[in-house]
Amino acid sequence: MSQLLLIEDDIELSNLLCEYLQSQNHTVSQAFDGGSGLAMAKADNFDVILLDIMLPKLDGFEVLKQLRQTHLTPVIMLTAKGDDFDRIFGLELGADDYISKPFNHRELLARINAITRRVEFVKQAEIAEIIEHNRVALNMAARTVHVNKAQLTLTGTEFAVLQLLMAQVGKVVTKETISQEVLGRRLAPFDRSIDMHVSNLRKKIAQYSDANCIQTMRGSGYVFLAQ
Amino acid sequence: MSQLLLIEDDIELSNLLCEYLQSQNHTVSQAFDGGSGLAMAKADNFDVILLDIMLPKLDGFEVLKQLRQTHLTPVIMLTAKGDDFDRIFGLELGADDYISKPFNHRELLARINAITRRVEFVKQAEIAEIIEHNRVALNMAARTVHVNKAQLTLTGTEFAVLQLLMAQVGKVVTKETISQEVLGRRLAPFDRSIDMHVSNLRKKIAQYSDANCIQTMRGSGYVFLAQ
DNA sequence: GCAGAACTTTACACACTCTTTACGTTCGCT
DNA sequence: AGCGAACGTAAAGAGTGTGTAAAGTTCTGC
Repeated sequence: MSQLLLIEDDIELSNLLCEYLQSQNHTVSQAFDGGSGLAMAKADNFDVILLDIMLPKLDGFEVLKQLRQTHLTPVIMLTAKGDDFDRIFGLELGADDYISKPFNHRELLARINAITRRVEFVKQAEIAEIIEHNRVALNMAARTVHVNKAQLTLTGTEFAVLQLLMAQVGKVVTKETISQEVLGRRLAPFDRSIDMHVSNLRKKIAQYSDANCIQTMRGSGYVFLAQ
Repeated sequence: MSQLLLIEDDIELSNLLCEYLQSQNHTVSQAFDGGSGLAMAKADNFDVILLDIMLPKLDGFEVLKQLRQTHLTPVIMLTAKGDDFDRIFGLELGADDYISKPFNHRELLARINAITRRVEFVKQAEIAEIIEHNRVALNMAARTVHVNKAQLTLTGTEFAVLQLLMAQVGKVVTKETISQEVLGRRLAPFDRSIDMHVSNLRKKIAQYSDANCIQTMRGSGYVFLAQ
């Protein structure tokens, strides 16, 4: 659920890591050198930055140093060797954590979560808490959905799909988008998962409402109708 | 901006794409078969390779497989509708992205930029959310079209044709262009599909408007008239 | 390690969409 | 005016996307 920036010059490793993190519901942007990584880090507001030390031209330390002049975005350093020099130097420059290669994916994930958790409390209060359209009320914080004041029992994926559609109320959301945002993967041909989740959602909503609030746009995607 | 290699056997299609990408400040090299494409890919250091799957002799999959033995150059596969997608997903040959026809040029550009990580200064979605000319209002996000405030029910293809014509309002759009952008294929001789879609569009618009907003330019194409 | 929940895949019916065919009309050219 | 090429469109059937039940697989909590 976090916006991550992965700065790593090894494209294959980067893609692998990226895939894994996306499968864990994180959104990952990739940079393959220090310069563009720094630019992206400054341009967007990432939740956590994963920063490799060994980078061509601008190395990880330099990126961190320059970033810290203006930004406080949490940074996890990825070090090729686990020696103390890397660690201390990095932490002094303002890294929030470090992890040395080879590391396993779960460990990295745990560290990302550890960092984001402490920020999350503050964030959740700020984001819109309740979206309501067409007699369907979705409460982000409580993860509940009420239709005409009756509470639905949704699975996590169903909730995420509904949230995505309702956040884009009136706009068509493609299955490709839903798949990427909710399931964290590209929509494969003949993949009917999204259809099923939408079908189940409709069924549950229909128990308490006559309005056909999730409309199909054949060949394009789905829309949640306002009003 | 980027050094691109386009491996595509349809010479006319290749030239069209090439022209477009060059107009967007990319440098494009062309290969018209798998063998020479592979050789060029290995010889030069391209930023991104655009690789068609359907190629004579050495097909796209084979090119990618051989390229990946030595190179990590990012590859975007261009897939046609009838292509065997399973191989992309199953064999994990190492494509970085794929785009399935029909794709429009802007979408391809966005994917190239996504891979090269260069920030798009103008977000395409924001360029025009709503186009309105001649009492016809087309809403991109909602995929709706209103004529004199009455909503039309259009098919996906009809919407795409109208969108293309209205985006180029006042300019002639050739059937060849429409076919490529909307249907994702070359315009075959005696192919009357585009005519039919335009015919149906006119019929639907005429329900709510007297203006003959889609004009035929005999021998050239169609124009959407401003005002 | 098991049971139940959640998610995905499969399968088939159905409705909508697209393309092709066929024929009539219009247009531009000589 | 006459001709041929390009265009307009009705109709049919070929093709494609979607809805959903049911079966299969993976995940999760105890």
